[in-house]
Amino acid sequence: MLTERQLLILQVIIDDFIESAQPVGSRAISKKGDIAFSSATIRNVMADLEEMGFLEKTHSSSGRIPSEKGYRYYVDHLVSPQVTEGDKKLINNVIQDGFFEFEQVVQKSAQILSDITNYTSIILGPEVFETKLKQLQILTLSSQTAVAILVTNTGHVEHRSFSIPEEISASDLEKMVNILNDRLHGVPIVRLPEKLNTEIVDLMNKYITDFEKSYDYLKAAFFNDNPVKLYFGGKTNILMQPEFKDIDKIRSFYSMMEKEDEIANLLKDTTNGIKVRIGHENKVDAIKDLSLITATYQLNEEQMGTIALLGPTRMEYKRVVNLLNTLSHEMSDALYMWYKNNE
Amino acid sequence: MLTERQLLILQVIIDDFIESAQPVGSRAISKKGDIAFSSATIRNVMADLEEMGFLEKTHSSSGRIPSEKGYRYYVDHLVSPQVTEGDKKLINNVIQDGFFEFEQVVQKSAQILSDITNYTSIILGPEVFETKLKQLQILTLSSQTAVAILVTNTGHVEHRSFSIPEEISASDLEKMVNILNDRLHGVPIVRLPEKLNTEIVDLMNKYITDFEKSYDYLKAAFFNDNPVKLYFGGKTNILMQPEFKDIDKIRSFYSMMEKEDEIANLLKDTTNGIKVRIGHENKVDAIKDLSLITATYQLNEEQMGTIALLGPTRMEYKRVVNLLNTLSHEMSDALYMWYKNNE
DNA sequence: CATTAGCACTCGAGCAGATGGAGTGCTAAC
DNA sequence: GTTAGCACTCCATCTGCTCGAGTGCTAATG
Repeated sequence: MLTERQLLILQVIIDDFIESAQPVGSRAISKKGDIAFSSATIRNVMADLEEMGFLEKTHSSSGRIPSEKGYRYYVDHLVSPQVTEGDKKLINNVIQDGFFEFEQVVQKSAQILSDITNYTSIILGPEVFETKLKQLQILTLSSQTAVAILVTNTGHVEHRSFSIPEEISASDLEKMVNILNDRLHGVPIVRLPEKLNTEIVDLMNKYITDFEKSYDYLKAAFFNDNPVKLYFGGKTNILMQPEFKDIDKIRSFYSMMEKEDEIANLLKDTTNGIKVRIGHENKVDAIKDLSLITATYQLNEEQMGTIALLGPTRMEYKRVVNLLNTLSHEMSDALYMWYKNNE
Repeated sequence: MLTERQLLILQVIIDDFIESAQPVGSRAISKKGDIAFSSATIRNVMADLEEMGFLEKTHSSSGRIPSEKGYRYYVDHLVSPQVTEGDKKLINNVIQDGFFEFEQVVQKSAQILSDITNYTSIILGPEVFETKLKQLQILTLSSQTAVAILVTNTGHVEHRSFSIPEEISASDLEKMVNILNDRLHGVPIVRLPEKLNTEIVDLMNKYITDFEKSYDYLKAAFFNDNPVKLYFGGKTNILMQPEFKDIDKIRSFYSMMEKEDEIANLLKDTTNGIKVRIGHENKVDAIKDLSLITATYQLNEEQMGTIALLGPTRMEYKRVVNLLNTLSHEMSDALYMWYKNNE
């Protein structure tokens, strides 16, 4: 257990280091207004804290920097739930200002999150378990080409162009779509493939000659690609952080950022609520010297997506944690309202 | 005018430097198989070439590097139209392999272009002067929300969600869409705003009460945002180039890459065919030490878009010029076929 | 007995000088 | 005209040095 004084010093050191990115010396601390001890005393405390594993030295006579354990303690015990009014306003603006389309809001949120923090934001989702098919439409553009448009009850629109196989006539196509619309309206998107594979196939074969071919086309068009969507904000913000001063680090960062599925997995692996992963607590090598803070947003009890911020371990945890907290709640609320309207 | 020998030496130096990124010395050249002169002779030639402005030294006793004038000469006189069979195949694959949707092809082209060159590719367009409205549809999701879907004859789909103003009834909305579809079918997209503002307004006012409001919504949804689209490939490739070894350069590069409208202007300002801009030939400061190669692709005589590659001035001009040439032709051909089908 | 002043010590950053290699320009010989 | 040879230049690298910031320890202090 830490004494009051150790706690205070630890907090001051971490706060200072988060701001300056420089090792913190005993003298500098003793000069701060709210510290009443001499530098020698502080040196003793620092030595204790180092022994306990909360602090580190970069070399034998340097000032101290927080260890990962130090950050962990800081996050767990010293981050007070202070809400910055300014930040809160910004978030409210994004969320409320014309909630037209969910993706827009997500995109904008990612943007603003990275803008005000100067870290890189990643938003995953939403995984729309409750989204239902509103309409499926196929529009022929020419004798050989057509575009299929799928609309959900949330206003999400997917579309694919495809070539019409020669064996299929326009009237067959029309018939097919009619049947599909009739049968699939209101079916949750996640259950579409299953539904298609069971009931629909039989039905279709009755009415449409050579159905298999066109069906394959349709299936390929909509159900093959990864439904998970990642939104990024401030991908280059990280360049401004002093810890990214050597190229190799930048390279490895960006090459990781390109592996979207890996990032998606990273963000999926989270419990509800806010989670802070510091340095080696991350399982992916490329970010073992960064911190990742994730928060989930949801609708009812159903998890829908994740908001995350990626920055140096020397992160403004206090601010960021509260920011994510606020944003995830706002998003959840907004989603709730949206769904209630579109039920 | 350059002598045969000067030409040869210049070519060898530039080729070597493009490959190695290191100043080229006289000894290294004399050792190459196809050079029959001693290093001393080559030194003399190099001195001449430097005097003429084609070469530079990084310091008084260094090897030579090409000047911008040198590259310019190289591009204008020494780039032979050699087509790499391998590259050509790659391009053909992208273009032909299921030309479903134009945007997909563009996206994929950008990707492959950057992959095989290791530079950053930018594709602008297409500016679809000939694109016509195929269908406009409004789908109500709830009593307050709706999604508008616009489909063109090229299979391009745009959509926007919006709130339905309280004054407007569902039937009015339906009426409006019917009229719009009737009147606007086949109208080129670029002429939509004009058409809307003249004929349609009067017509609508006759049939629909309080038309202005809903019309404003519709207009805002589709015609306010920038119609120019940029596709990037390999934004991070440039990090691998040895000239990007200091952070400030990386920073300025990425901050430029974020100004999409500036880049769009850069790419718009081009005549038909291939254009190489070397270093200071670029008007934008941030890329004054890079080279930008642009090629247009088109349909009939109408310019439609631009493909570009951005890399260090030390670029593989030979390869890249031919690559862009091939790709732009392939894209033009593909576009031509596509339009013919959808006429 | 906790706190603090004082001092010796350590380490890194930054600068000056030495060294060696790669490359040039010039001159004289072929 | 071409080339061998040589003096010269500059950079990159290494070494040694100093200086300042910071520590740990000890002894004095309240």
